[in-house]
Amino acid sequence: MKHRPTIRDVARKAGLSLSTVSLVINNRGYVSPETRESVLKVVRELSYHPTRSARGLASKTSGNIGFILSEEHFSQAEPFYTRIFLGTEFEARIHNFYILLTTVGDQFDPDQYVPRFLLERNVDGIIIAGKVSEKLISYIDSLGLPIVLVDYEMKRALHSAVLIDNWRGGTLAVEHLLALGHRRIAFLGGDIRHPSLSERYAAYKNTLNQAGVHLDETFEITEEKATSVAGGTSAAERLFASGANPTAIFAVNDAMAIGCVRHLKSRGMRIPHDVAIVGFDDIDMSAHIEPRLTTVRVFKEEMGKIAVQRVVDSITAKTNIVVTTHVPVELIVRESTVSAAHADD
Amino acid sequence: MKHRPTIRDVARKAGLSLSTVSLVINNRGYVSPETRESVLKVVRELSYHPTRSARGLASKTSGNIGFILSEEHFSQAEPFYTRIFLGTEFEARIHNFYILLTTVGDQFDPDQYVPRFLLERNVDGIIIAGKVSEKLISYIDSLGLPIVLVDYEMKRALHSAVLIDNWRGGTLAVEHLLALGHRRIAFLGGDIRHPSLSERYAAYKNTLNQAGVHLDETFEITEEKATSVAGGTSAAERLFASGANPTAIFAVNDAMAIGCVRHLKSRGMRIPHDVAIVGFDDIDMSAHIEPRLTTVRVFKEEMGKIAVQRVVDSITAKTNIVVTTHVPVELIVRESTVSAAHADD
DNA sequence: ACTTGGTATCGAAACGTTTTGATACTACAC
DNA sequence: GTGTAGTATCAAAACGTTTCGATACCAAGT
Repeated sequence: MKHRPTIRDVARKAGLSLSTVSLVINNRGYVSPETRESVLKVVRELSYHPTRSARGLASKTSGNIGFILSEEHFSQAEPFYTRIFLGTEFEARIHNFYILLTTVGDQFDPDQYVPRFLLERNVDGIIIAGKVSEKLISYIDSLGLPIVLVDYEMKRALHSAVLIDNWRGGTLAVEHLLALGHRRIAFLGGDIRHPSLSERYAAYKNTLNQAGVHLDETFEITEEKATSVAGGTSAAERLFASGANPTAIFAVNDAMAIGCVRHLKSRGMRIPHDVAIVGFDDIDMSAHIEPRLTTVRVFKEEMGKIAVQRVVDSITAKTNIVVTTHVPVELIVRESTVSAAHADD
Repeated sequence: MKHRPTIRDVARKAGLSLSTVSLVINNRGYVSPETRESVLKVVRELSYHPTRSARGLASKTSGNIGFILSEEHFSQAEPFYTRIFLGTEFEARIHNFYILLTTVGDQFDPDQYVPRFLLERNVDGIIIAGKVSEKLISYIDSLGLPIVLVDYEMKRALHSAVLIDNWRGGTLAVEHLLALGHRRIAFLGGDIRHPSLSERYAAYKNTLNQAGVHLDETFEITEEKATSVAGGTSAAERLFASGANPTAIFAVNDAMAIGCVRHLKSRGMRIPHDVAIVGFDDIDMSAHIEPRLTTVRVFKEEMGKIAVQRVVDSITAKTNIVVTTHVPVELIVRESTVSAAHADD
């Protein structure tokens, strides 16, 4: 447990001042090439590395990025946000940052609970995934920390955001069903207050309208409490209980689509023969269920990556330019809309 | 952006010294109840919170735990280790630690690359998931940091470890197949150098032996390069290409089992009618494929949780007692061994 | 000759805590 | 009344960096 070298040791051995060594290490200010080289040489010889805490104290930076996720999304270990999170981990390492994860409840009260990394001044910027209290966002603003929103958007765009192209995704999904000849297309949705979900819903209605297809309200389930597998099952139940007889279903996300599939199978309905289904998100599971699910692929890791790039930009550049990125989506056609073995028919 | 209060402000307002305030905050040393109360009152009034960097510098602690994962496991976003990681995140928050994630390559050379959080003295303890270079482990030891291994074990148990009860899991799986009347039971395995996998293999052989079932070498695939879905497909191909005709297969993990299922289905074989399959791990996907996979459930989040508890113990207690925990497993019987609709037969 | 501005280096202060050692009081046993 | 052990508080040092301002040199522009 030998004493590890400090910047002081480096300075002494190089015959220079602390300040000069610091300048070299941080690649800042004026240093002659020869001096720089000799410092670096000593650094190598001693295998010196600056300590994060000391650096943090002096420079008021932490080298960390905070990732905030709503409690429900985290505890369910939601495959969707989990992927985004892993994407940030990946990209963060490239930029020499670490990600600190925390969760927050639905409503935020600064007198009650504040993420610890904010109190301890232990992050340089914040990534928020999904929907959280607006109070929380303005609280963080008041700390002067840069924020990047992922899969969430506020009325007035004051923050950089990384968004899914939900409109295009919804349109692609419904157009796909229309192209297959479907006209009685149902929508299975949940909490429409979440911007992503309401956009998908809007795209659904718009696409049908454009195609001149009559909109039937009994075909729309928009108030299911949870957009989960269980929610999908219960929404499907309600849909058919209402007497609707769609030939195709657009589910607001894959979790609901999978729940829906399960319900249809339990009723003995064949997919896609009796009812075709399209989901949204392309979570891992979707390619593995039977039938494999047609869906709109969202590049989740990519979203995390972009979010980190944005927040790092804001941290380093100090300039607060707001960038909204719409990450493109892709329709993945699988067996839940187009039968693999056409022999079925 | 008003100046946030420091411990100095608290001391001044409370009419006490820095040291006393520090003692109160850290709940240490002798402080009279009245003094403690008056300090806490001021802390509340100013809503003071100590800064992580300053605290870290003075106390040589970071409040972080390092999580090390091999590169391949991370980049594949392996659902197995990902779950363990999420388990640590969950538990870490309870103990007021943050998790810093990093990955390492297969071979470790301290002159080449060392995880940044080690160089920067930015972690108080380390959790290592899966198999990594032993050189890395001894390097970390030389830094005096406590280590907890998860799903990995070294010959001489010098570190606390959180392990799967692979022996019992493998035994349960094979006994299940025997109880169903199977005698020609194949094993699909990969890199047997990983302790977890070799234990499962050993349990397989032992259980068959105990049951007096002849071991047929052509029934054993133990050298598949990757224990992934693709590896499972290719292992299954090789198994049947060799002319083996098992009625049941025990795959070393769910990923391989799923790959195997895929291959069997492409050959037109019915599961479990023609061949029954058991996996290991119970990853999310397993309950959703067709047929739903019988498997040995591993409590992945739980393993992460325990790992954090162990490492926090070592960090706070300073005592280096080695604890090896075998997390129990559970056989989950699903359709890949027992037909749901018995009408099939 | 006198500014000006860029280059190079340094000393000292600052960052906000924890920790160490000293001091002083009280209570109790002898 | 002296010694001992526990209780309570404090002043100062230490932790390892970055940053600020000062100094000094040199070359070029007037």
